Amino acid sequence: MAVRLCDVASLLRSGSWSAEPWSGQVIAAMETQLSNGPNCTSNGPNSISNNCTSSAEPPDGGEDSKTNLIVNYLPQNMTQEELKSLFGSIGEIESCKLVRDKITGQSLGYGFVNYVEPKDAEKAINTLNGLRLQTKTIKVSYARPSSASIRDANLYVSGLPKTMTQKELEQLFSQYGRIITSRILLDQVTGVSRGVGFIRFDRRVEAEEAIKGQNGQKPPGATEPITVKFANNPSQKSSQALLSHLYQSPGRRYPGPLAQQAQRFRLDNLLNMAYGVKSRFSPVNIDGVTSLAGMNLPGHAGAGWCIFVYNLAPDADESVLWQMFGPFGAVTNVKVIRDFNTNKCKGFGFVTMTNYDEAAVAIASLNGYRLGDRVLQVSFKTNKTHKA
DNA sequence: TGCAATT
Repeated sequence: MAVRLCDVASLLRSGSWSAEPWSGQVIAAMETQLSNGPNCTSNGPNSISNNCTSSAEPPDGGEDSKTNLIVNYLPQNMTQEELKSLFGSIGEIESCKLVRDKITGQSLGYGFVNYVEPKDAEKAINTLNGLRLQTKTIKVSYARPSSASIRDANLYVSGLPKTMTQKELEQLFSQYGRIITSRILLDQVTGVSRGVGFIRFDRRVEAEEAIKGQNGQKPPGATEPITVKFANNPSQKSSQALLSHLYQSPGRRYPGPLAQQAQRFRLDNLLNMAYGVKSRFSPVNIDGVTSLAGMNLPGHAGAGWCIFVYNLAPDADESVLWQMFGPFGAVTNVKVIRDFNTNKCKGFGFVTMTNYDEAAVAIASLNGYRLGDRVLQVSFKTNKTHKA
């Protein structure tokens, strides 16, 4: 067995293999995030202009108002446990809820995290807003107190001038009330506005006034009138979308799925040479049962693949691990190992990822990565319990 | 050169 994973890594790095541009993009995105902190840049597949509208400050009133957060744009496959694990890395959580479709049980891509301490809620916004997870960039903001008056306050706006920016859209609608979020949908290929957007107001009555005031009107300088109406309820849509999805070809959901899948297959071949493993994209497992040969491989830990991360700084925390590994795929858990007395990181940590191929790309890409003034060493976890 | 577990 001559081929090892580090050879895959060197292939990735050397550019002699075609996945280089992809992993390079992931690293570039990650570096932006690690060096610049949270941001509000665009959000994956569905494409969307920036959305930094709401909630730098907690809403008034209620006991929960300074501790309760809403988290938007979560990856579809993220579970409530993973949400809790991610936000639990900041501070003690009082409660945590991932919102699911009532019928299908599918995640609606958002949830709530209520901390015990207001300062942890603030810290979570500062450190986790803008975190990239898979193809998403999550948004973390204070939740507004739940009430009937804030429901159904989302508007769908079409016929917008292609030149209109999100800021201009907000300016047009801000006269009717407090805007919670806004967005303009962009063409996935050209990045140009599709002339369609959404405005969510704080209260339904504000949205109603905006319809009365703007539906059928021409924005300043525009030649055509715009249409303003209540947006479809997304929870109805998602179960429909899910059903139709089953009967349709995958379509173009985000940039380059075919290319990525092709890359995965090529990666598969390399990994197969290295470890004799086939990933979930491989056609090999005819009976759908994972080969027992995989059971003794490094890192394989029941559910998912455990990754050892060495040379973390004493002040490293879980959020840095989420930031580094999240973009590569499904991460179920991260852990920084600390000294019991000093509570400082002992220099290493662990990350559990669901899929072998994503874990392998993360390792190949992050091993040797410079974090601050340290060079990380990243590999599958081994069993060093009874050292010889 | 280091692979946890006060859940």
